[in-house]
Amino acid sequence: MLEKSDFSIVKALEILGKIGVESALLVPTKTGLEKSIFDATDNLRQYLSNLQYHDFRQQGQGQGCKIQREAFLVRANSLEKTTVSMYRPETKRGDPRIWLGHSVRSYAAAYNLLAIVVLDSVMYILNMSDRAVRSSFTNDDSPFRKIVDQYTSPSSVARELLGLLRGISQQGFVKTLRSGDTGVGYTLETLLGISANSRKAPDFKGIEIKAKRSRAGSGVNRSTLFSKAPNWKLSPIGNAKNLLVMRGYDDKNGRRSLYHTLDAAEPNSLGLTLEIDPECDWLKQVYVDPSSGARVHDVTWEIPILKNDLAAKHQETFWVKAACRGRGNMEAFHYVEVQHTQKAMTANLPALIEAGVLTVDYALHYNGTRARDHGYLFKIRPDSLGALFPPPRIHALL
DNA sequence: GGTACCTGGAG
DNA sequence: ACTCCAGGTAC
Repeated sequence: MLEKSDFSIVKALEILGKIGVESALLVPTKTGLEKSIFDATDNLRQYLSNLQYHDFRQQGQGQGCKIQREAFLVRANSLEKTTVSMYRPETKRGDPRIWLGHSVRSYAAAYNLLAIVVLDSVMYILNMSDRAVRSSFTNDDSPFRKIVDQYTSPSSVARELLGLLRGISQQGFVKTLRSGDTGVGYTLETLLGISANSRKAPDFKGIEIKAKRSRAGSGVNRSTLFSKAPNWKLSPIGNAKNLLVMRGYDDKNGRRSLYHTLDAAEPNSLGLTLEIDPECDWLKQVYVDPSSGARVHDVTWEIPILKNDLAAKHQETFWVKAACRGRGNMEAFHYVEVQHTQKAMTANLPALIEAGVLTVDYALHYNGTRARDHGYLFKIRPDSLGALFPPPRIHALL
């Protein structure tokens, strides 16, 4: 259906992306528009169910099960009330339908591109083919932008944290409180009064903090989003020790190790790669035998659980950049800038794994008699944050 | 006391 | 860009 759109899909997504809004797209046909009734496409159904707005799978067939809700048609200078209803007819196998209200007929023409946007459990219908509507998105005072901005603007907690960070930044370079890689994060959290912990929850009153050294010229390392052990019960290889024995290597000190990045694009030098299983909604690590090409399923993560953990940890995140100098326990940091992101777009997670943008690091070694791990690290390159988060706000700390 | 998370890297 | 890696804690 979307191919009949009279406005570019990509442009529409870009325009909405700039104001940090996700959507589902709909292109009404002439007959659809006459009745204001549309098939709820897979895309729309998933969007509504991910946002817990409506789940057609839980809905029975017939008028008795119909759900009606107030919604808004977005015009350049106003929001026009309408009523939407979601239902499944008795006939045609109950294919999910959405009715956008009579007034949509005076709002859009056939083959216009409609974006359905849900914010705070309220649906907004945007005619992306309407130039006046599109240009209103760049106007801070337009009714729709006011709602979006309210939804994405810095919370009072964010302003509080920003204030504390500015205070720390004014101290200039501060000596690290712990030598080594993790010093930059540990030092910042200690200055903020957060003690080292292994809690999954975000660091500062719901805001996750990630600190990173900013180095000119050196390669940019991926940032860890979160860590999640596989579901070993669903993993043919059974446990971490077997994984280490079967797929690991002896490092230069003779220690059994498995430190490696996995992606879905192609197997790494150990033959390990990622694969999405859409049937089960699993992320699988498979081993590709270099001689036979056979694919062996080793390890399983359940994608709904990954999405859930990602959402829980990255409601709101401060990515803090630090200038750095010195080495070891004489290293010092100057925290200079924050990139501030809002809710991770968790629906993108499987696609980004398949695209090779999201990767997993194994970080295990054998420690005497047991497998010791630094986590199963889900990472993203900092320059790909835009694929997972709405556009960040940049805050200078100086 | 092992597992599963946290905090992050270099060549 | 890929291979390979680090010091910590809660339960």
